[in-house]
Amino acid sequence: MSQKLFVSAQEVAERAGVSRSAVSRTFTSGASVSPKTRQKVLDAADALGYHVNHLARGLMRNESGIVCLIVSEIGTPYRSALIRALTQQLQNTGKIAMLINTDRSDGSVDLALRQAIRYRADASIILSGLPDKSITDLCLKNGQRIVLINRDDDREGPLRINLDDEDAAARIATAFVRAGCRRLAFANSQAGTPSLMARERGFVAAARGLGLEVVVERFGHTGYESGRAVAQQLLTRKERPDAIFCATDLLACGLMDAARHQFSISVPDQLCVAGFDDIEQASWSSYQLTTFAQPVDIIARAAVSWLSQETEAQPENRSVRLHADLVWRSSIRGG
Amino acid sequence: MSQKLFVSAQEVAERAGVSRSAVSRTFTSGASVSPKTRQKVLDAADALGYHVNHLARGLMRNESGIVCLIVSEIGTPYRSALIRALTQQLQNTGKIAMLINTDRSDGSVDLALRQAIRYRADASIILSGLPDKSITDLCLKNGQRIVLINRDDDREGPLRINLDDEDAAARIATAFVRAGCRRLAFANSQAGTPSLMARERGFVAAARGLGLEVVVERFGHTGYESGRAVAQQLLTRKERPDAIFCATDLLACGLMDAARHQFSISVPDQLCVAGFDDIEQASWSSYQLTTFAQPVDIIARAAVSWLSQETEAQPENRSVRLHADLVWRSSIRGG
DNA sequence: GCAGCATTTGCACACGCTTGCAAAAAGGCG
DNA sequence: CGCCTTTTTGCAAGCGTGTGCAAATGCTGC
Repeated sequence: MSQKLFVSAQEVAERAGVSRSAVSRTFTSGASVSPKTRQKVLDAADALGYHVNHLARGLMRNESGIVCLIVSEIGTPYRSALIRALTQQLQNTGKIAMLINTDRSDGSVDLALRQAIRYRADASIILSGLPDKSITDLCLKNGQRIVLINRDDDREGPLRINLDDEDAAARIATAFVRAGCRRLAFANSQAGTPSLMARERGFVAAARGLGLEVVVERFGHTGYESGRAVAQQLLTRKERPDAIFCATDLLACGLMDAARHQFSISVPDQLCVAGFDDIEQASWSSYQLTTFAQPVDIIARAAVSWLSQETEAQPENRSVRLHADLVWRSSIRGG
Repeated sequence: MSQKLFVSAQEVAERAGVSRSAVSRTFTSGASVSPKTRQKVLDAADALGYHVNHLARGLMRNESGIVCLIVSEIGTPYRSALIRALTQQLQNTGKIAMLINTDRSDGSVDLALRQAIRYRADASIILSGLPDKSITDLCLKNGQRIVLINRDDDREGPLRINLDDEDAAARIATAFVRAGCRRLAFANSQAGTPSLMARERGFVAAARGLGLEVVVERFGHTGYESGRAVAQQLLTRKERPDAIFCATDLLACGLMDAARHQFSISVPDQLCVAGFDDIEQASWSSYQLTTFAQPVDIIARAAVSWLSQETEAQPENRSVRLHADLVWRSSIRGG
């Protein structure tokens, strides 16, 4: 019934009394078209409600304008903040984001990348998991770019954006020690993501350098509930930690809540806590969490600006390492 | 350099020794293809890394498989939860989500819908703002479906999914009264979204029915900071409220934090608080917020299943009203 | 083996667009 | 006004698919 198709360039051309190429050129930046035909076309297009068919355009130009965001746990504060920044940046440069949800199952990311190929996405930005090499090679071979955010990996081709996780972890270790803490602990999830492991590694190493041994506890996924569970493990030890660095703000929130409400431990008087990500909740007055800020806007800008670069530019500069600023609040004594 | 195009059906056909239509039919469900040619095609496709070009397919079939999610403030807990549910559901039915960020500026949603038209999206799901009628008409005329979530509107055509906001507000009013509260207040934002206003209306009306007048305060956007600001207004009144219904969980969190940490008011002993949305943070032990659950999964299912329905089915059933369950926690006395 | 039928296959056109190429128009200049 | 240069315009080919149609193939039952 309403299957009367969208209005095409042909119809616009007829109404404007010009050729179909003229209307095409009107909507192609940098094409040669005289001001008055251009105006005629624009008028006709407006009257008819014409919009360039980007499917067809993508087919011809071999460039769809689509960028795939591949991400799991979309609902999580840090992830959604990053998605917001990325979609924003993409829109600013005339591109558009496709969002693909992955789960923890193996091959989930591969499936997502296949979808990206089907829609001939210009690029894929991967925030979760790590695809099989055969798939990324396929993407790259076909001119599709790949950006890996916070998934350290040494393969060539993709742009890799990472933070100085290890260094940040070292900084927080010294901050703990300076606050008078001696029994350090690290709360992690079992996810085993490269960046999470880097934080763990860096923290343990730095503590050891300061002459301290770190108790490491890992549990479940990177969420509030896991934070509570880890608190259960850490705060019932004979030698109770007096400082805990959590791999994630969500873990930290769960851990703080458990410490305060379940174990009646005062933060920061009896226990210092730090997190990572600087999610919005970290600044809420119930937490006032000292944490490291993920520079989401800078990350997004780096990713998107690389996508708009010419293919030939800087083939080497494929790895970006950004600095995570320490945001000092009151979950650590002193300061 | 890597501009060697993607592999096409033509190449697969040649390698498999069949016609191009055969490979097309192999990837078209319900097409007539003998098992053995099918297998030959699949083998060749796999070897070559062939993937159907969905741009071209969309062009032919006049059905892209793309669904646009148009949403502002993506990073917000409730929004991102809904996005998660929607993308999930869409993927389950073989569709894919495009995500478009809108801001508060007028015409932002219109621009997004134009983008949806350009990519010939099969449908648009609008979570924020309300587009101009001329645009939605254009979409509808071209067979693009529209779903409006929580933006009550009486125009015909789109599927409208709403909650029983007014009724929920009435229920919480009686809950407050039953808990012994008498000085009721409503904390809202200045956004003026239909559903927010419905909650306000319902609360005020129900309270009046119970013989109580409600103090209404509105501030800024629907976020944590606004909650703090509203607390400032409400908790410094001579007649301090003993129960506050917040239009949003984020408002409630901000308000509770301000009440406890800034005004040293105990919740729920001296002040009962309720929210709306049941975001994850509402269940955190620092808040334990009594609130109404947005049934995001049901909303998503309703939206997506309607999209997969035949055009002709139930032309009338274009409005879905869902029930918001009251999630009872400990920010209200008793229970 | 052959007529009759169902199934499979290939051809060719269509989808809406971009773009190289050559023709046409416009503009500059003496 | 005529010649030359620059800009504009239309034509037509092609991008990678789906699909109606007719020819070809396979199968069944005599």
